[in-house]
Amino acid sequence: MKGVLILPSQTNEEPQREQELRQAALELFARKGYHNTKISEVVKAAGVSQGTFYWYFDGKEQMAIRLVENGRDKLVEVIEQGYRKHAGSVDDMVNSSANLLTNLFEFANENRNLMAFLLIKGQGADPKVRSAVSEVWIAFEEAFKKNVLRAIELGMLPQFTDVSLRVNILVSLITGVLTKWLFGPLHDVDYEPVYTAAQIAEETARFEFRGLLG
Amino acid sequence: MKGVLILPSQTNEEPQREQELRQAALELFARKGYHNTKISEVVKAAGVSQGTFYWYFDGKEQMAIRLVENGRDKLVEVIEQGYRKHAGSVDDMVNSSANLLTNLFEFANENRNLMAFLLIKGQGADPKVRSAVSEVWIAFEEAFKKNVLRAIELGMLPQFTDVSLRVNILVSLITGVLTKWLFGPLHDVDYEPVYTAAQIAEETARFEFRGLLG
Amino acid sequence: MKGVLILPSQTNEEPQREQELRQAALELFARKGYHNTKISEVVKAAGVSQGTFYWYFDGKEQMAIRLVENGRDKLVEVIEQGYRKHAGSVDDMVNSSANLLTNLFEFANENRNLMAFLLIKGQGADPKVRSAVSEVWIAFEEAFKKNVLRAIELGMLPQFTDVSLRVNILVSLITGVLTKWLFGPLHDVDYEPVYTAAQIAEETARFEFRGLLG
Amino acid sequence: MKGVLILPSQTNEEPQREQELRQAALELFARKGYHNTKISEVVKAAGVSQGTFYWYFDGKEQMAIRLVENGRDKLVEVIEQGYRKHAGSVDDMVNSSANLLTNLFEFANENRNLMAFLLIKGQGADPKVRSAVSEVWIAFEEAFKKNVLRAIELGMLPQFTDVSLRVNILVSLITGVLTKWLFGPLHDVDYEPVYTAAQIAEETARFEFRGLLG
DNA sequence: AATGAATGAGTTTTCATTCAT
DNA sequence: TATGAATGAAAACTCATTCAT
Repeated sequence: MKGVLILPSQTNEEPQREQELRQAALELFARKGYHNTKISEVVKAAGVSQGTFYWYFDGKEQMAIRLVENGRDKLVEVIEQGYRKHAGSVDDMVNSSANLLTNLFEFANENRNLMAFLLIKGQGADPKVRSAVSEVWIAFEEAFKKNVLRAIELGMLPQFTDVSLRVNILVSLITGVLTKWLFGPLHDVDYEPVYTAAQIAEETARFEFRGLLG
Repeated sequence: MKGVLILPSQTNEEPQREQELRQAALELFARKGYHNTKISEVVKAAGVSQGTFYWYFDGKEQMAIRLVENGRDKLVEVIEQGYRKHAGSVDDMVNSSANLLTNLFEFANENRNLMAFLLIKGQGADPKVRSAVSEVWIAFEEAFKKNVLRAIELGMLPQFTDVSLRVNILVSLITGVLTKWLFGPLHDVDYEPVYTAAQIAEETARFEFRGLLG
Repeated sequence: MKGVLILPSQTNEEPQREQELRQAALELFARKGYHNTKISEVVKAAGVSQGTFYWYFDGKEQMAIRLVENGRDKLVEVIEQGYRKHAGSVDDMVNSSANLLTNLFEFANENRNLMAFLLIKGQGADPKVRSAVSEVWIAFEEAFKKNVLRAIELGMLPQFTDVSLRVNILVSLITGVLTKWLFGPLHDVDYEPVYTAAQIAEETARFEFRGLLG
Repeated sequence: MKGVLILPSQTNEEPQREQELRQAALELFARKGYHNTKISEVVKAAGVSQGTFYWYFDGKEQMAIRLVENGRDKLVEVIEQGYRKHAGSVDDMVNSSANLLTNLFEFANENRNLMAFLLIKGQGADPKVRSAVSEVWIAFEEAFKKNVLRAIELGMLPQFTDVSLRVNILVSLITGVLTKWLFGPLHDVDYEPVYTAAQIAEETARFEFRGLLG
């Protein structure tokens, strides 16, 4: 993961202008959606001229794709840290799932614009961008599947007939909860989560393993 | 300006043309999203002229809102049929939840275009349309909450500290599963569900009450 | 001049529908101008259907022209009543000019919509309509010229080197005063004249013959 | 978005393109009226692309208003130069009025398109533009009123009971004469005045002070 | 690297007019 | 005569992209 702090000596190779443009675009995409965001607005927010945008990016679409792909890598990294080394009790499992989710939810809350675009607004974009967004969630699900298969391998979860379906449901649950927690019922980027990441993660993990009755 | 009088001999209340336009628009919105759907495409698909669209609708935005509001009413109706009259066992509860979900999933599959717009593409539209879509899911959650409160009242579910949160998680689960089941990982309108509505409903209901471990 | 009162027995040959359409159109043209008035508004105001308009008129333009030509005839008639039979003193002349102007101003105030279109809004219409309006004022000036020539013939006015120029100036004065008196500085159709027709006529007539110093 | 900085070496403050567009628009508005002038015609006449228009102006209406306000300032400036310093004889007064009118008429003839829009065609435009035009004539009348009050103050004109009414009549006379002199009876932009500015000004001034009998 | 004026294809919307009934 | 749904040719305006400087 690239550093976010800019050193005074400007050693990191990514030009500052590009960063500013990325950030401005992500915020606007998150708030207003892809089509309702004009390049003219992005460059104004970044404080550069129209032409400069086209020096750093091939165009609006390509930029959005780069934004998405960058987000995917950071997201997958978070989940892969939940990969189990050893077996443990059921409570261990619930706890470690809660930990993973806490990390995920905290990351998400620290990258609200990215998540808003990936979870909500990205589907309003053009086909290529939509594909890139879909691939994020496929990679996300894949990362979760690895974790679940590992838990089965370690005898911590029963041998499901259809692991994919279970993972599918699991990921649906997580993205669903995540979306509502982050953005509320109205999908508002400025919504402030009412629970802490740890709280919602614990509740979700409990539901994950034990359902409404547990 | 549109005539409101219905001739007695006319059984279907809605003019043919308007229906065709609605259907064409919904299909295109579902497939390509709001902004990538041009009015010119809608009218071509419906086989009418550009001006005819504006005879039946005030504009693109207003039409989308009407589409969404119409969908909301139909959707809520499905859920409200799951309201419990009497208490029962846990298996009863799982079964009846599975029944409700089966109805919901079947309805969704019979209205794929509507669901694609409500679940996925609607967020890419303009503010007013997005609001209307958000309201659909608020109404949806409200309807579910009524059912859950009723189950608690009948002693079938424990007295949760935070009912709203539980319902929230529940609805997240359901919409998440529904989206993936209907449109697959790539959010493809032409995706064909691999499980029947009853199968996915049963699996979801089990997860709902018992989680991964159940 | 055709009667304005509709007899109960409907003896006048002009269909009522046509009258209603004319009146509605004139009011809208006067208020909003030619291009800002839609046929759909005219027919709604007249309480008939869109198609009916085209039974009575060939189109929007032709209708406007008919409106204008009808107005011209009525207007010229008023001025021609000021034609002198006998000579008289200067005061006679001022008085009889004031009388003529009083008649004109009263007529104008009773036909505010017509005058608004002729004096103000007509110039915003299409070429043919504009021509028709211009012709009204040519006819108007012609009628005045006849009166002035007659006054010269009777020795009541000096033998101008350039009668046309004098009449020109005279008519400019009259239409200018008329416009401001009827519609105020903002050209508002709903403006209420602050002076009576007789007052403004007398003042104008005095200015006409004696100028600011008189 | 438009640059505000003027390079030191650039003497004329207004970008060339904007000037060309203004001029083209004014000519077309004057000839064909507001609604019959299409933006596509304006840009073609100015030799730029459609988009360029919207770089310099917010839209058709806003441009028309800017045109009108610019014209108002220039017009008022002409009249204010007629403000009297000292008293004088009646002949002085007639002469200096003739001088003022000569200036006005010359200015008008050098800005025929502007005057055609202000005097004739502007009333066919949209409400906001019409308001702007009306305000021009209010400012115009105000400027004249100042001059008349000054003449009364200097004892050169009698103490009228109703100065506003007199000024009103005076301005009606002047705009009326001006319109006919510039554009003839048919309101033709290509009409060539038959009298010189000085001739018509003198004639008007005489009429102004002495009327038809003078 | 950076600017910002210029482009023009594409979009929604309007509205006078037509025509089957 | 009368209706009102249907038409389609424009019109204003947008905005991603280009390019001379």
